[in-house]
Amino acid sequence: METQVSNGPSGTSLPNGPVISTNGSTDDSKTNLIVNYLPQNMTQEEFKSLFGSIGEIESCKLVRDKITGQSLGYGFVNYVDPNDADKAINTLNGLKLQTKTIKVSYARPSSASIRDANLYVSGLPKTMSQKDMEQLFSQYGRIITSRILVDQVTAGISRGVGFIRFDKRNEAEEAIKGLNGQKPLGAAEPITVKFANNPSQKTGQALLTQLYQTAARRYTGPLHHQTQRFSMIPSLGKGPDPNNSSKPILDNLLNASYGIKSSPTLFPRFSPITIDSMTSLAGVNLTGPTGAGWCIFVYNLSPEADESVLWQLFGPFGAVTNVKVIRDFTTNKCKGFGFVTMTNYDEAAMAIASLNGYRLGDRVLQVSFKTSKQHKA
DNA sequence: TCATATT
Repeated sequence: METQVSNGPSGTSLPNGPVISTNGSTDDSKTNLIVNYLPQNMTQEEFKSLFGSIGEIESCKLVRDKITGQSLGYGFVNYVDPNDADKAINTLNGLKLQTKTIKVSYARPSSASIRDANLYVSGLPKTMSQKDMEQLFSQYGRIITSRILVDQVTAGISRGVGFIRFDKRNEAEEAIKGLNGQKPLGAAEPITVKFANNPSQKTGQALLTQLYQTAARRYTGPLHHQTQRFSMIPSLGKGPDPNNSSKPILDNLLNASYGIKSSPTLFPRFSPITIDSMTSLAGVNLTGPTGAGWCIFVYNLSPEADESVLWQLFGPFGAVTNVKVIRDFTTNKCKGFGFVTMTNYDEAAMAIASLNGYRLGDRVLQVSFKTSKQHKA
């Protein structure tokens, strides 16, 4: 990272404290993370809960549109300890939350020169891959991220348009000068390269559409998402990543934590009967939504289990507001169970139906709504 | 003619 440069060569490291540079600014290059591709409906509290499960947070912020208040889908987390920042990248990068796969990486030092460095490219040959496009643009500077949009129905055919984000705005400017109107070698048509629209300057129509979709998700539940949601399950930890970059999730975690690979074949298949029986069963002694949501009891976790495991397991099913692993006070090992709070009933029911009986490492999980112990007279 | 990456 070039972060040392901006803070000068003579930063001073204080014992157990932040690195203070000679100009008085703190060097947070080892503690400050940027988190991208967050679900639209994730709140600041959920964001903090997720990243707070790793270690003590100095500060964190979910970035929202100044006008509409809508989440812009990214945020920042600054840890107290650089080791926790590293741990957050290793355990949470690539985490699947609802339809997204989040990305966790070190934040570059904030500066005007890295803003508005995002390009929109159209007229690309349909055969051009993301790698091809990066190769074409990389001569103009360091590429932070790139994407080629693909057709939804024909699953994966390039639409011939994409995005390239450079590290610096001037690099993007040079790329426009050098590539706009040019034919990539062998291409029949020239490409168009221009600055991409800013997320804030969305049309009123697009905003309304987005608001409607958000509301529809919240109130009608995930019924028409079932296929999509369930198709994710066997791919927990593998399968193509719709968002880019990131690596396998659950299998990675399992390999790292337990040295065991989960068996997708043991995963219970979707069955309306399972859902119905589970739901009616749950209805008998259900406590109902306690406070912020529906509390789920997860049993047969390993002694090594931590909060990130619960995020991994439940995140893909919907809005998770909180997770907790119950530990022995003296050994700090998991006592074999934990709790997950989910906002929406049907998403919680879906998670339970799917994860009850799921083999995590060498254990079979028992997952259910938390029952009331008080009224068992 | 566009998914979201700099507080």
